[in-house]
Amino acid sequence: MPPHPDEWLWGWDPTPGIVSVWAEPSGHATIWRRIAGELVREEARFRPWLVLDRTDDLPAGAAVRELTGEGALRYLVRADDLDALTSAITQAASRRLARRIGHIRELEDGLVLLPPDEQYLVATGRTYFRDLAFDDLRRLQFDLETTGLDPLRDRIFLIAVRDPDGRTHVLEGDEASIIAQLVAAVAAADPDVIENHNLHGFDLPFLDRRARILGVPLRLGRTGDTQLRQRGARRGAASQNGRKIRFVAPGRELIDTLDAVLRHDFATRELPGHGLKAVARHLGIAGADRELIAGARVHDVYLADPARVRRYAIADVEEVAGLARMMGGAAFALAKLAPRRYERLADAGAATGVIDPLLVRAYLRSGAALPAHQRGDGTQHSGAALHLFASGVAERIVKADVASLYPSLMRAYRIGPARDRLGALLALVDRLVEQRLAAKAAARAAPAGSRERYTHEAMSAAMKLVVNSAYGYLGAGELTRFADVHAANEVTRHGRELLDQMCRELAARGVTLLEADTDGVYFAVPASWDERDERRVVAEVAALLPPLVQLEFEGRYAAMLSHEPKNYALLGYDGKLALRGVAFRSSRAEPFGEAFLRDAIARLLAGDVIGVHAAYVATIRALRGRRITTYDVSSRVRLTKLPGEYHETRAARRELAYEAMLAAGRTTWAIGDRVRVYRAVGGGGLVREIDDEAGEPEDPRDYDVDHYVRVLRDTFAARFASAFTPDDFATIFEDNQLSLFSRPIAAIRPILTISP
DNA sequence: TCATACCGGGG
DNA sequence: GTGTACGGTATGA
Repeated sequence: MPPHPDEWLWGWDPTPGIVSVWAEPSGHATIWRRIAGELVREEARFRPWLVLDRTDDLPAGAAVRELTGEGALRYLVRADDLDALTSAITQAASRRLARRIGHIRELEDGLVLLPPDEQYLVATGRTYFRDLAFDDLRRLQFDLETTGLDPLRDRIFLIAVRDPDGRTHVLEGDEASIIAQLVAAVAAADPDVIENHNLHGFDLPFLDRRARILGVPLRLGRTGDTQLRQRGARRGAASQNGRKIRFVAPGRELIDTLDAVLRHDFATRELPGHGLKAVARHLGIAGADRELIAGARVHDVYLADPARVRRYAIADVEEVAGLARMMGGAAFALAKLAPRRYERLADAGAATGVIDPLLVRAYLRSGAALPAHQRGDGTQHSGAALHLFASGVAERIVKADVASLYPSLMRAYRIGPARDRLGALLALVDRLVEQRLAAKAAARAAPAGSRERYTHEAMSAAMKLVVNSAYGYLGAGELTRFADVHAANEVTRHGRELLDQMCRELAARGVTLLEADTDGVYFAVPASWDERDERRVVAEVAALLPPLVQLEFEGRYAAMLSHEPKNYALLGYDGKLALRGVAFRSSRAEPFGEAFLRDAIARLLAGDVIGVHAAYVATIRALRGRRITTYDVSSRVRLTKLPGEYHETRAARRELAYEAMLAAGRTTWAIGDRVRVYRAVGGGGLVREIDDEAGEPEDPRDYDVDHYVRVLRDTFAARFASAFTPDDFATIFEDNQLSLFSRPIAAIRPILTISP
C-alpha cells in the first residue's frame, strides 16, 4: 500500500517539540525538545544510511535492502558507523575502477548521501517544531560593534545582547573579555535560536576569527565544542579554498534575518534595500528616536560618546528581534515539513533546499528506487512572454493576472518530471495548494494579532514558497535529482499560449491592451464602462481558461504611463502614484529628479499638462536659485577602487566619486563603501563627499547648476518622451520662453501610441 | 554598444 | 556536501 501523501509532506513521526537536532556519523543523535517551555535533551541511536546504484563495493555483511522500481539508485545500505562504511566503499571502488577514489563524493552520480542530521530526520519521519508556535522558541539576538570590517586588522569593542525574555545589555571591556562575556550570556540564556542581520556574513566569521586570534574558547553550542563547526553554503563567509561556508553551533539554530529579508523581497520587490535599518524603517519596526550612526563612524563616535553607540547597538538587536518574528515565520513553518534543520531551511533555496529533501524522503518512505542525477541534453530553457502593446498615457486601467501561474499549469496539464514515476512532485504540489487554502482560511478566522493567526499565515507563506518553486525545480538543470528541462519548457509554452489567449480574448471584448508580462496583463477600457463591466470582462475570459488556472481581477487604476516594457507609472483612483521599473526608480537617482518625476507624472496622469510644464520650470528655477539642497542633487555611488588603484588611473580618467572623496580630504576608504556625491562649480567639475546616514548633511549649495539642469532634461524629463508628440514634448520641456511656432500648452494632450 | 561577472550585507 | 529563484551595476571586448 502506498504511503499517504500527507506523509510525503509532513513526515510521519508525531514527536512534538523538537527545537534542534545534531547527529554524528557514528550513529549518535542528540535531540533537544521544548516541552511545556522546558528544554529536554535526548540521546538516541540511529543507523546511518546511504543509497547506491550497485552492491559490489559493499563490505561483507552490510545491510542492504533493494528498493522497487526503475531508478538507478536502488540499494539502501545501512551500517552502524557511516565513516567506516564510506571508507570501505571508497576502497572497494578504487580497486574496481583501478584509480584512487579519495572520497565517496567522487561517486556522485551513483549515490544519495545526506548529512547525518538529515539522515536521522528522513529515517525517523520526524521534523522540527511539531506542536510548537514561533513564540515558543527561546531566541537570543547579539550584534557586534567593531572598529572595521576586517577581522585581521579590526577588533570587537562592544557587543549588544537581547536575551529571550527581551532584556538587553551591552558587553564592554577588552576584546577577549567581551567574547567570554558573550559565551557566558549565551550559556546563561540557553537559547534555541541565535539571530542577527547578516549573522553568517559578518558577525559569526568576525567572532570566530577574533576568538582564534585571542585564544578564547567560543563555546556557543550545546555540545561543549569550544569552536564553531562549519558547513558549505551558497552565501556566507569565504573559506580558504574559495568556497563559501557557514558556521554551526550544534544544539542551536543560527538564523540570519538577511536570508528572510531576501526571500521576502524576492516575492514582493518592495523593499528599498536589504540593510537592517532600511528594512526596519520600511516595516515600521524602528522606533521614532532610533539612534543612527554611519557604519564607518561607529568606533569614533564610541570614543567620544559611548552612550550613543550603546543606544545604537541595543536598537539593532531589538530591531533584529522584531524583524526575525515578522519575517521568520515561513522558515519556521518549512521546518515542520521538510527533513532538514531549521537553520538550513532558513537559507536554502526552495528547489534544491526544500523540494529535493521532500522527494528523497517520499521515495524512501515508499521503498522506491531513486533516479540518478542526469546531465542535460543541451536543450535550452525557454522563458516567459513579454509584450508591450502600447506606450504613452491611457486612462481607466485594469490589471488582471493568473494566481501562481506555473504551478497551476503543472497541475492543470499534469506536467511533472519524467523520472518521477511516483508522481510525488505533483502530489506534493496538489497537497500544498489545498492545505495552503485551508491555512489561509484558518488565518482569516483567527483574531488579528493572535498566535493562531501568525501560525497559519506563516504556514501559508511557507507553502506558497514551495509551490512557487516547483517550476524552478524542474528547470534547475543538473542540480536537482528530478530536474526536467523539457517539462519546464512545456510549462512556459503553456504559459505563453495562455497569456496570448487572454490578450486575444480581452481585445475581442473591446479593451485596449497595454502591456502583458508572464502571467498578467494591463489594459484600458472604454469611457462608458464602470467597474462591473471591467469585472465582467475578466470573469468572461477567466471562464475560457483551463480549470485550476484562475484569472483574477487584480486592480483598477485611473491612468497609466506606459514607458517601456516593465517600466510604467500607475495612478490609483485614490490618488496614489506607483512607479515601476528602473526608468522610474533607481538608487542612483538624484532626489530632486525623483521628486520632479513623481510630481510631474502625477500631474500628467491627472490630465494636467500645464502642471507638468510648471513642475519642470519650477525645478529649473529652484536649481538656478539654489533653493534645492545639496543633498537633493547628490547621488549615491559605490566605491570599487582603492585609493592606490584610483591614483594609477586618475591621470587618464577622472571619476566623480573618487574626486569627491579626495576633495573632501578623505585619503582612505574601502571597496564597497557607499557615498553620496555631487558636482560642484569651479575646478572643472569638482565634487564633494556627503556622509549619508549620520546627522544633518552639510549643505554648501555650491553645485553646478547647468549640469543639474541638463540632468533634469536628459535623464528625468526624457521619461515623458512617449507621452507626447515630439513637438509637444519640446514645447513642454523648453528651458526658456516658448518658441514662436509652438502651440499653447493648454491645447496639448498626452498621446498613446499603439506598437506596430 | 553588447556580453558577462558579481553583488546584494556587515563596522 | 552547496547550488543555477532576480535585477542592478560595473567591467571589459
